[in-house]
Amino acid sequence: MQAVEELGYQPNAIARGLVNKRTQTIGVLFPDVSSSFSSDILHGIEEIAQERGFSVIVCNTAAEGKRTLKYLQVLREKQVDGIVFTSEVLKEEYFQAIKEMRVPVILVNTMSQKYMIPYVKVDDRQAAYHATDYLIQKGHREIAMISGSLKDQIAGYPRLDGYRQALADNGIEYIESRVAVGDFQLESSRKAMKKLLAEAPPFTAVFAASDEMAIGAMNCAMEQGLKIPDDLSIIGYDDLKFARMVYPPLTTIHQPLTMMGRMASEKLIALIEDKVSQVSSSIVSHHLVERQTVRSKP
Amino acid sequence: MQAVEELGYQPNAIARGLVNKRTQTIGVLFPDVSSSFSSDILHGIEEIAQERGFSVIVCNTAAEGKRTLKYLQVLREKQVDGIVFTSEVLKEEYFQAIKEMRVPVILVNTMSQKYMIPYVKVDDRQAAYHATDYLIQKGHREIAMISGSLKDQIAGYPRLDGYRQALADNGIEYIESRVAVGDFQLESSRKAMKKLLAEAPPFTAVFAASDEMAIGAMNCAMEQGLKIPDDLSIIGYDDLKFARMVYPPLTTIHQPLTMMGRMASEKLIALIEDKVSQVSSSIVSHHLVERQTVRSKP
DNA sequence: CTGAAAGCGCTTACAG
DNA sequence: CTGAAAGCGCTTACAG
Repeated sequence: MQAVEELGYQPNAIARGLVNKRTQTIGVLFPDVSSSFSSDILHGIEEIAQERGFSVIVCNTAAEGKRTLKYLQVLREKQVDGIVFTSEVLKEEYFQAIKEMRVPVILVNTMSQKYMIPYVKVDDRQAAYHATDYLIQKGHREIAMISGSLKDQIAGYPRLDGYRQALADNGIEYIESRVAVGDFQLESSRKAMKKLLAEAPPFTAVFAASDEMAIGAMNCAMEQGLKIPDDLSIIGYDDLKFARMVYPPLTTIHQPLTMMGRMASEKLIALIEDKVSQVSSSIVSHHLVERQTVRSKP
Repeated sequence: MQAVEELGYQPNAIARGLVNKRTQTIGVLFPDVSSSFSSDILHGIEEIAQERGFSVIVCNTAAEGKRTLKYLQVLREKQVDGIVFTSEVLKEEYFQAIKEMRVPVILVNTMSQKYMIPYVKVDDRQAAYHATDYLIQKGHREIAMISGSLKDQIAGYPRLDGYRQALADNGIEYIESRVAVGDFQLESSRKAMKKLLAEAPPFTAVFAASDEMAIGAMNCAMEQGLKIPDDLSIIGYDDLKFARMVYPPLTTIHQPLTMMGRMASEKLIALIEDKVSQVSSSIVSHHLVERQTVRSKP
């Protein structure tokens, strides 16, 4: 200890990693690190990782996972101990690459029917049901929806399905022209909303499959002189930080993203440290946050 | 090559790192990774890093840099090749720790008078001047400000100073009671705005030192029945993604955060790769984005 | 219990 | 030009 002091010895984790075959590092893949969505998850992952003595390497795979495979290779060479894969479908080739690496993986906000990989997500269908049902309980019966792409098996189709189911269970007819499709982003929903306002049968409420789309719809409605929630009620999905910053504050489905990040990190590290040989998936519970964009219809 | 194929050889970057004394990894410190602010910078850093064959380890130092020193130690042990330090004052002890590591550092959104360390930031004083001057050019003369803490030498005091200078240069008296102090976050500015509305001499415009505070002020004003921009003009600072999502869309000072991240990454890697022995600081130019929260006063 | 040796998977300098 | 050896900084198994 005295020698350590005198010589200013500093441990070298790289050398240690080489012999232990453990780098105390995990890799996290995001389609878009800069989205509010991703950064909340990252926050949770990072928090637990650092508590447990792990570092996290972030990878931005960009649209359509263009760089996913390349990143997987980098993570392999860097000998990461585990991987968190978020918000993208796990393609066959990704799965193969990860399998060859022989390190544990956790999925966040996505899942795979085909491969048995533990995931952490909310039940999108149920959450969408919940949102729609809430509007119905508030007295709305003409409810439009702005959905994500129906080809999206995670956040697209299931949410539409939840909406449809809620209508059905309440004896309300599903009218296809009351559904417009966007891409979860702001601009797409302004267009979608414009279209709904012009072409769909009249409606008193809209459920948007993301907060960003809810806000786009809201802005579009306001520009056309509609008052929220007096003339039109809107509910979103995500509860990103800005949902309570807009005016009026957005009523929405809260996804506990930071907590989901934490859970994913916990599971992954348990697997890495061999505390367990298997880990279960978690369906975390969403909840509805009532703010000021939905009004009761008399 | 045939053998590589047959045996399924995979290179081990850890072993390589041990002998080369280069890990092709950089560490990035943020006070809050999950803020929209940080994640834009991270996006830029990551983009260039991956292009140049570097990985990035993210570190969330939490409020008041509680974990900064601990992280610096981790990065040292992991033998990162360089560090990007963002949005926090570089304390003496941080500087010493980094100096001992003998790796290059780049500062983003902060700087140090004391130590000669290259930084990338906008000129806060000038940008604040610009925002204030813009309001004046639009015919406003009674202009309030919601500032950050005056003890903040980066984003607090200099912005207030820019505001004050712009008033002075236009022959407008500076009235201290027209300045309220917040902490750059939403809630603080609602309070600040309430106070201004109740106690300050009447004003027709307000300059907020962050978008979040601008939006808090906007919401507060709207709740009190004021119309934006008809009754009150507001200009923000940052141009975060949600600035154009609120209604009406916020006029604000744009900081090119992603680009700043890219520049920091470029500079750091140039230093790491010994292309250069020194690198200059960059004052990047902000610009004013006109949206719909400021109106011309006749 | 202490201390020297072997080995993790590479790269580089050097001998042949 | 090719190929074996040394060494990066650790940890672990083993000899003393």
